[in-house]
Amino acid sequence: MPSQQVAIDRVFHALGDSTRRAILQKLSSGPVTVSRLAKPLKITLAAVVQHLQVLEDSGLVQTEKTGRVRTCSIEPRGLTLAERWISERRSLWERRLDRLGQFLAEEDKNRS
Amino acid sequence: MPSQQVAIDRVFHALGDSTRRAILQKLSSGPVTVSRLAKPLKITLAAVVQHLQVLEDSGLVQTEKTGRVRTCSIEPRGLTLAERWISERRSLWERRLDRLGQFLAEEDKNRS
DNA sequence: GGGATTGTCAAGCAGATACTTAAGTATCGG
DNA sequence: CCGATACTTAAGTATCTGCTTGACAATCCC
Repeated sequence: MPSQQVAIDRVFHALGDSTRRAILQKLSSGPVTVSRLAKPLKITLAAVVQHLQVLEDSGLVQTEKTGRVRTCSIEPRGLTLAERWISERRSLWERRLDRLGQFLAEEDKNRS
Repeated sequence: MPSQQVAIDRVFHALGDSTRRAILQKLSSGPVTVSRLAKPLKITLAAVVQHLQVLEDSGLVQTEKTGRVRTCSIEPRGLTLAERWISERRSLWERRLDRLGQFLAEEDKNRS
């Protein structure tokens, strides 16, 4: 069981590549096979498979093979992890700004 | 003016490194100078400055130099960009699942 | 069976990336 | 003015990444 930290690391690393984000983009409107995924991209099928490996390891994509065809779909778990990390940092930051704003308002009131 | 695509690319690339995320983590509880930022990290100050350059170029961090001290703080613009990208893909995906669920429910009803 | 389709695996390589070291600049405090 | 502080910049390097090629399954369908 990978620690939360490692999982976050994997997810953001995976999202760091634009080709992988393009794959997620495509998958967000429904499951697609590997070869159909590769069609619009200007890279080899082998390269696409390597990206898919990264995406799967990071919990962003789930794949299932039936017969000789592998079908890929989005796994929301990974996206949720990333989304939560961002929103946590953001809310921390915003809460701080709130406190600062309150403090300044207090100051202002006391000055009158 | 960088296209939205380039901006997204920069943000996710910046978030892809764990040291840079650690910097954001630290900054989320308030502005910090460069050298204080470098203290807990096990890398050179020069390396930290390089990371800060990336973070600033991607709109995740804002810095200001007064005297010889550079103070860094979070710039929410970058985080918002990333957050929105993720939530857009997620909502696309979830809407699709909703339609699928509705379809299956219809099927089930008609089968009786 | 046999040819076509769909994917997998393993090297290998060019360029990107994170880091270090070393030398330099600017500012502060006494 | 001078030493200490706080960066800044440039160059070099070792490792990582994304990609290709080429050989190899496994499955489908005629």
